[in-house]
Amino acid sequence: MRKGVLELCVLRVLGRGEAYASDISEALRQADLLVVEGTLYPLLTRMKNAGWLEYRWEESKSGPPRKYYQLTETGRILLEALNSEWTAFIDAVNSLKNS
Amino acid sequence: MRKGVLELCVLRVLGRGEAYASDISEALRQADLLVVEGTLYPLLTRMKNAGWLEYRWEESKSGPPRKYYQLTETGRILLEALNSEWTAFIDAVNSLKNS
DNA sequence: TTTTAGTACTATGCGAAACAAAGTACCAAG
DNA sequence: CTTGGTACTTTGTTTCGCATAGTACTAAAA
Repeated sequence: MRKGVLELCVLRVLGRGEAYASDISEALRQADLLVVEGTLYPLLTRMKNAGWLEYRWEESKSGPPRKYYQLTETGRILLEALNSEWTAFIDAVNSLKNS
Repeated sequence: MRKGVLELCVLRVLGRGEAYASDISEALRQADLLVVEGTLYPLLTRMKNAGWLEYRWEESKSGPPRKYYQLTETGRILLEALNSEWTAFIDAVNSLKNS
């Protein structure tokens, strides 16, 4: 229903600043939103291909290099748009609750 | 994400009383939730097969007979459960909004 | 130095949900 | 008896979320 609330979640996390996959996963986990690797990585790739995100490589002292993602200008605009859609969607669903 | 908010919407509509597909569609439309035939009919069938809904046939003066759906006891229990899940889900997504 | 463990990203395939589109069937009005 | 409106059915496509397996890099243990 109303495709991809996950997209909004990722955009919100990246709205705080750049992060790599594990950072994002951890942020979602702390919000009680469990997202597994098989979901998150393809999503990030889709969002990057759509032009909402971009990334830079950064070497890590404890493993392979990481892709640090950040919002593009398009991504920031989309975030605002999805914030509005999300609010409207909540209102719509909640309007069905009573009576 | 969190499969099927639409299910919750249909359960909420039927929580008001029995209705057939066009009634449900109209109720959702009035809540600004557009749902097309190709989505609603299969959904109602799935929910009936899952034991959440049941229906009775009723003749119509202006067309073919209608399937009037109503919640089963299982459906009522599910409605309460999904209401809770929905609230928790909103809280989770909204907790990502600031900072 | 070779193996093992941990981390990060990639690739492939599946099932289900939402939707589109076409089809079947019933009824009433012209 | 044809036309148009209503109600439900069927089939197929796309995409999302997920599972699974695989590649690749680093650091520490044997």
